[in-house]
Amino acid sequence: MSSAAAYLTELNRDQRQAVEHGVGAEGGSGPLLVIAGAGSGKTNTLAHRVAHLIVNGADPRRILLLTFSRRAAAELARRVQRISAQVVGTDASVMTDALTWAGTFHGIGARLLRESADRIGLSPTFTIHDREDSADLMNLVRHECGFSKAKSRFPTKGTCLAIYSRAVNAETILEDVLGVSFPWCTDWAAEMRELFGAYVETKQRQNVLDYDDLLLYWAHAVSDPAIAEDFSERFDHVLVDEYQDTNRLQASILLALSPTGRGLTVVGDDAQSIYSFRAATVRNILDFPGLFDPPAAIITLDRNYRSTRAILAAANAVIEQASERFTKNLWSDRTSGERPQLIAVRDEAEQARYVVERVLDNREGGVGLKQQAVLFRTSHHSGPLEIELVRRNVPFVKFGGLKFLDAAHVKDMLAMLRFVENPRDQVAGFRLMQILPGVGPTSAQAVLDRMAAAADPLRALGDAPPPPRATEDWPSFVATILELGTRKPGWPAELERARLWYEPHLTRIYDDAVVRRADLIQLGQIAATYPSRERFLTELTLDPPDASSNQAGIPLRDEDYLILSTIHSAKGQEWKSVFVLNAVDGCIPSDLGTGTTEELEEERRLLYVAMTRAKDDLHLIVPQRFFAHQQAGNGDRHVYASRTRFVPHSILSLFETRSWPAAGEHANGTRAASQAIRVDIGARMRTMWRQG
DNA sequence: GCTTCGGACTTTTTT
DNA sequence: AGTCCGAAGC
Repeated sequence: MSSAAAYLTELNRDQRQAVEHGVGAEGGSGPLLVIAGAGSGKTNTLAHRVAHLIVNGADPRRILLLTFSRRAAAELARRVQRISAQVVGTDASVMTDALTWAGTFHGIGARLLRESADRIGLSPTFTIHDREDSADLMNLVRHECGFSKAKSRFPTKGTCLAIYSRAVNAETILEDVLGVSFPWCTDWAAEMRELFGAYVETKQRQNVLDYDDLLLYWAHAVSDPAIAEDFSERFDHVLVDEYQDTNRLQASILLALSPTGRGLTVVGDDAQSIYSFRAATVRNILDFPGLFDPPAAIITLDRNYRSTRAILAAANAVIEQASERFTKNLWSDRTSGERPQLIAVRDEAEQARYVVERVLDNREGGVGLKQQAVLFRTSHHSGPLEIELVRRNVPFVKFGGLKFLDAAHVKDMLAMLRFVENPRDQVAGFRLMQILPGVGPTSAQAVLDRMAAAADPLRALGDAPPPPRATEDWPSFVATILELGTRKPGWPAELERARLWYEPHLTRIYDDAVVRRADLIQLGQIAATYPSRERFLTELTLDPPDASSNQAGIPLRDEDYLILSTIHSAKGQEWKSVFVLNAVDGCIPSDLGTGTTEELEEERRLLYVAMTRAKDDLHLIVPQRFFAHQQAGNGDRHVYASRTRFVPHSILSLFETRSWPAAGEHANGTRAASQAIRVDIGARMRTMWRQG
């Protein structure tokens, strides 16, 4: 291993231990837990471990790599290849291309289920419902059960789905879920049970799976010994990233894949657990060692390579106040650097101006836009900033929040493809048919019922009498579906064919058809990068393109643009300069997240995650007041906000606090200042007439 | 039976 | 601000 050792020397002692753990040991490697703090080279260490396994003879086709997002999986595979190349040269790509089992739990689950569909009573043509589709179906069932007309208000479809999802993912009985997480719904337990039973039956009849099913069916499949053996025999090594954000169902799957823990490695950081709303539980990572006998080895990476000491000190101080902590403080060798800035601004508009000014300053100073990011708790917090960025012509890309695929016209197109792929998918069919003028819920459902009753649903569609008020548009609709059903046009021509059918409806329905048409053309380009309709639909649902930008389309790769992201979507990333918006109580923590101490603790970790994204330069911005949203025009109703409780007075000295603009800076005659004044006077004049 | 309009209510983060 | 539900009108 003389030459192989070269890449190992780049690692510190702990990292190296994690990479080499059990490699080449007799009987394979025992279970390993790596507690990897923010910026501790976690991804790098994981990549080195995988490369090290491969270099030492592991078959890459038999390595299962579970990550949080597909982006993370791709990044990991890229790094593995780079490291392997140092040892075996260009052959490395041949080896690492075989690293095919890298993806999210949901993505891998979909693949395994499709491959073994007939053995577990699924049709291999199942389609996958995203969150919104699931909610639509839940709503349908909710109506069918008659709950929408209940005397007192029955929980909305979203709430119902959230309850269902939590019960499934946390492997908890309904009553406990209601009691702990949805106390205001406890009276509905019996109805919920009935609803969920009907929901499950409906999904099965329609040959659709929702996100939770991808895990649930997987977990149930491996509870059968024969299938469990088949699944676990496929893999010699299973490595899981971001383990702190997995839920109990995922832990069950893992344990079934490797009951003894042999070949199992999980990596995570309990201080960065921010997905408990998705039933992720920090217990997974804490209880992991004890699942095995002998227990899993634990290696802690607490050296931070990312941030300056000053940033780290502040972040550590924030997380240190957590009521319950299980790990380490991070430390760094990096130069001390400036203290993070805590900037008081007057309101959100000023906040936007501050960020834009500083971002542009930084760019002048040589820090490109792409090396800077603006982070926020909820998607809409960036609204005023986006307006300011557009006004000042600063290109940006936003991660998190509304997605490209959520746009109605894009959903329409996808519904068509999904309906062709799986004609029993009624959510798709229901949406699709109502695009036609003269078709509403009743006639759509009538056709769907006919299809459901038939052995060959597409044929039943062809034979169905046209809805009375849609006789004109019906034939071309049916013809298009049937044509696509033959698969004759091929992929991606099918999408083009669907788009041609949709075109007149697009023009009829939307005033801004021009913009939307561009989206659909972009969708066509995305489609061309997938080998088949099935892969396109599956992967798009499981890994939607998550960047959306105000500019038409996503900027080209080589363009420079600022990153806007929710804190959740910023997980695992880093930037030279980071701005955290709305560091005030009510935003961080969100006023919805202060109910229980657990929720509050998660909000604290959220701020910690945001702060630890920064390498050199960190700004927390504190707008002093927020304008109320529910008022017409430029009303002046506002509330005063105070600095986030996670930065109490006792740790304030770790920050540099100041106000912006500084007193006297108005004299510069900046546009910002004059605008602010005008707004203020206007507000005062209006209030004059409201007294008494 | 479909569409539209008005009123009531909501509540974030994502695979 | 946007969604959802019910009622009126076509």
